[in-house]
Amino acid sequence: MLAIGEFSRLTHLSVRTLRRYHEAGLLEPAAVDDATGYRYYRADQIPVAQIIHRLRELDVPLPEVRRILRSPDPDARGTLVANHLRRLEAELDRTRAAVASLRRLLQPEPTALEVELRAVPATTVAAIEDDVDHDDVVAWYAGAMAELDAFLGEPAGVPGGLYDNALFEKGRGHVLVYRPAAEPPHRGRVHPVELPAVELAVTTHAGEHDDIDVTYGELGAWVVANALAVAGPVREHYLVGPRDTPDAAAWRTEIGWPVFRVAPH
Amino acid sequence: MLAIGEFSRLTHLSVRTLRRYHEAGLLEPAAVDDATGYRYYRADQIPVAQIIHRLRELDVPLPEVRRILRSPDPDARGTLVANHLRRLEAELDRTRAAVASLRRLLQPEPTALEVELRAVPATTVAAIEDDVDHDDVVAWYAGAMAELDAFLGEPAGVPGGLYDNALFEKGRGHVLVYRPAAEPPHRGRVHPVELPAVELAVTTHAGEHDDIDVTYGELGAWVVANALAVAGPVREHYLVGPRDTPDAAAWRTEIGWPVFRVAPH
DNA sequence: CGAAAACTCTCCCGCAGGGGGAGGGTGCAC
DNA sequence: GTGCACCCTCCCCCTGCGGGAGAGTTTTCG
Repeated sequence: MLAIGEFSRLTHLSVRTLRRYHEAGLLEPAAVDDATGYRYYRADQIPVAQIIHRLRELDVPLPEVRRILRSPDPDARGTLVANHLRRLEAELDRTRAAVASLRRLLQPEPTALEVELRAVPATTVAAIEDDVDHDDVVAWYAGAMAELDAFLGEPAGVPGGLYDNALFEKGRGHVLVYRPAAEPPHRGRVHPVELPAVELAVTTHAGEHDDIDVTYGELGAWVVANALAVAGPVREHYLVGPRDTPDAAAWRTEIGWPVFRVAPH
Repeated sequence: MLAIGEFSRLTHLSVRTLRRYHEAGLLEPAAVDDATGYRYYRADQIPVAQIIHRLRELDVPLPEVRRILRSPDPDARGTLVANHLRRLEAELDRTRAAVASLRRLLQPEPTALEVELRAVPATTVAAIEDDVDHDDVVAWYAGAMAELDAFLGEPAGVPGGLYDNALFEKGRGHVLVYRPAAEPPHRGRVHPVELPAVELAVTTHAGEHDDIDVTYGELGAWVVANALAVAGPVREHYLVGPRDTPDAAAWRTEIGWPVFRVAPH
């Protein structure tokens, strides 16, 4: 039986951290002296400690680590770990996007932003909508658009989306994707929705969506500079996207921010 | 002038976060109403807010963000950002290593560990030593070994290292790298050191060092199972390494843990 | 054998960078 | 002028870890 210090030396985990893992139910010492509270470990707990160490290095939260350790089936473990690795990859994508945005922000192109003020009448469309977490939007969009396409057949007309501001400010919000349709069906999640008439400040974002937030910011600045204020969810129109061409440089996304004129006061 | 909520909508930063950034001196509102405390922003502060947002997505600490924003020269900015990107890459390496270790931990090979108990006499060597942070060890090692090689010429004899336990337990500790030398010189950081005689439990780790901690753990378990206890800094001998062959699979590292026999009590 | 050194215990506070919510004052539109 | 959305400050909570105090235990060594 090993005292905590010795065990710490063998696992490269600090004594403090071992105590925390005990408290969290991740790594129970093989024995605890009732009288003194001293923790004692067995040598065969070393690999367990190392698994925890490695998982923590991958930023797996402690409750998730517990779940992984408690699942005795190696396959189930593998699945949980693989899930987390997928999360890591998603994070890597976010990092890539942040780097792309930064490049554009730190070396701004002096080309003026082209913005069009466009009155859009109320329209009826085939839509799928839901409350979604910000991190899940991309996956949700893919699924929803696939379902829309399945029920509407032959892609025709420009697909679009409405994104509630809460999605960005609070991390969760209402999202709606749509395709124009003369007589929208009502099957599965697909149903007809009447988009209200709005006045949109519209600009076009070119290329991947990595740095689309920068375009959002420029549009926002334009809106304010023109004595307008934003109202309601943003609209995006996917003029050219991955469904049209694999060449990301050719993609075109319209961003439309509903606006109204601010009283000059 | 924009109230904080409007600015929040335009930048996709939460109101709370904007207030924190004000408090931290990252993003001062263009005006603050003395009477009410209301914060007001200008539209041209949107890009600044976005830069902060992106940098935070890259886990740049707030003080570092402040430093980047305060450096008006685009080049200086670029350098600071590039530094952080290098840190991100180092983290990626750590992640890769953790994944490799996990693979081995979760699907353990049943091959028995070969351990040799070896009495090592006191030896005089040419060494470089220092107190080093755990994260800097690899870089420090490269520099130290290069300096050793420069003064000793023709590589001969197996290089090695001593790593204090505190390095792993507290994140910082004493590290010593050495090469055998008949008459060690005393130049630059290089100086003669007499390594004390010890009894080592020795095993050999094959391949990259990604999962070397797993071998450490197995060796530790063996030591305990054989009624021994560890004492003093670990020794590593680089039998075959990157200096010998680029083929990582052929690398061989001896791990030697100083041990002494535990009284049967 | 006894004292000093090394170890271990619990408990409280700190950090980053946020979120949740209470309690109360403002701005604006109808 | 009244209601409602907005804004303010302040406090506590979260995660995962470190520092340190103060007290009790074990080990070691003379």
